[in-house]
Amino acid sequence: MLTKTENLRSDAGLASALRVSLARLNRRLRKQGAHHSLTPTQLATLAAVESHTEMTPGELAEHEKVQPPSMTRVIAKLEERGLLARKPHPTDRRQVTVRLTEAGTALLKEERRMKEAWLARQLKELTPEERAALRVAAPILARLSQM
Amino acid sequence: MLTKTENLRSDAGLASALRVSLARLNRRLRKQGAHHSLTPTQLATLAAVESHTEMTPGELAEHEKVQPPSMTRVIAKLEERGLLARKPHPTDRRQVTVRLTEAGTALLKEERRMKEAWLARQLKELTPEERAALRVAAPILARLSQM
DNA sequence: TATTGTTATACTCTATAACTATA
DNA sequence: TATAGTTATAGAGTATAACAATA
Repeated sequence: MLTKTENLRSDAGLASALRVSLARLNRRLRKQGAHHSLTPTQLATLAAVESHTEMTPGELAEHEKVQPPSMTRVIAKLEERGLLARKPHPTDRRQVTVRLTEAGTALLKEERRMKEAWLARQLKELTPEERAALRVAAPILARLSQM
Repeated sequence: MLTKTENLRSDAGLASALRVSLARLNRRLRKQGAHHSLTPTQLATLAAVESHTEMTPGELAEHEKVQPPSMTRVIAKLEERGLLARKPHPTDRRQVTVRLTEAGTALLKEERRMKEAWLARQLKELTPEERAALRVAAPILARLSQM
């Protein structure tokens, strides 16, 4: 590694160093997912439905920053593959609600398992001191990601 | 943050915590770029040309994991926007070389500036101790991203 | 009349196959 | 004959506009 360590003293330098590493790590993590041939939007949609338990197509379009017609097609594809199911809305017959199927839940679980297994393998290559430093940093990165 | 801190003791727990934060941070960072309306491939292509100074379309296609015809179109688009320039290869007249223009260099610089400025603003919200922990972690994340 | 979701249609991005120029 | 790049064409994904059903 030839990063300019002295720059880390400034916030700008720290931001710069973090940005590069975050981008690179993420690029590599994204390649470690299971080979289910889902697009990023499809995967993100499944994850959104999972975390909200039940959502309408309109809510999903808003959440994923796509237009409603696009979400209609994403949902159709995911339903076709048995990863989520549509049900009539309990009170408003114009609306529809969407939930994960067991297969959808399992796919998300497997996706995460693969990525975390890869990352855990990489962590094994570090020294115990380095891992300790990351254990300290992890909750801070978590906070940073939610600000 | 309600992450299960106790799990951080295991490598799997650390991997899990890092994966979530990395994905979230990256998603937010990607939105902070300049509004130049370039696709991810176009942006990555510019960055690749920058870091190699000069590349052929074939090398770029290989590097960005796209097929040569796709790279032809990416290059055409970028050239049309004045971000890179094609020149005949010095020895092999079948080949072409591609270099960044000043506008291309400037665009990449601005793109990074925006993202790093956003990240630096977030870092300012942390305590000095938290920033210190990230300064320790940054070179380790850099190493991790390159393994 | 307003809102939710869908269908119809067009545009962008990338792929495969076929073609041109050069080695 | 092989290779680098391009052009022709098709497939996937998302957008806007128009439409149907319900509130």
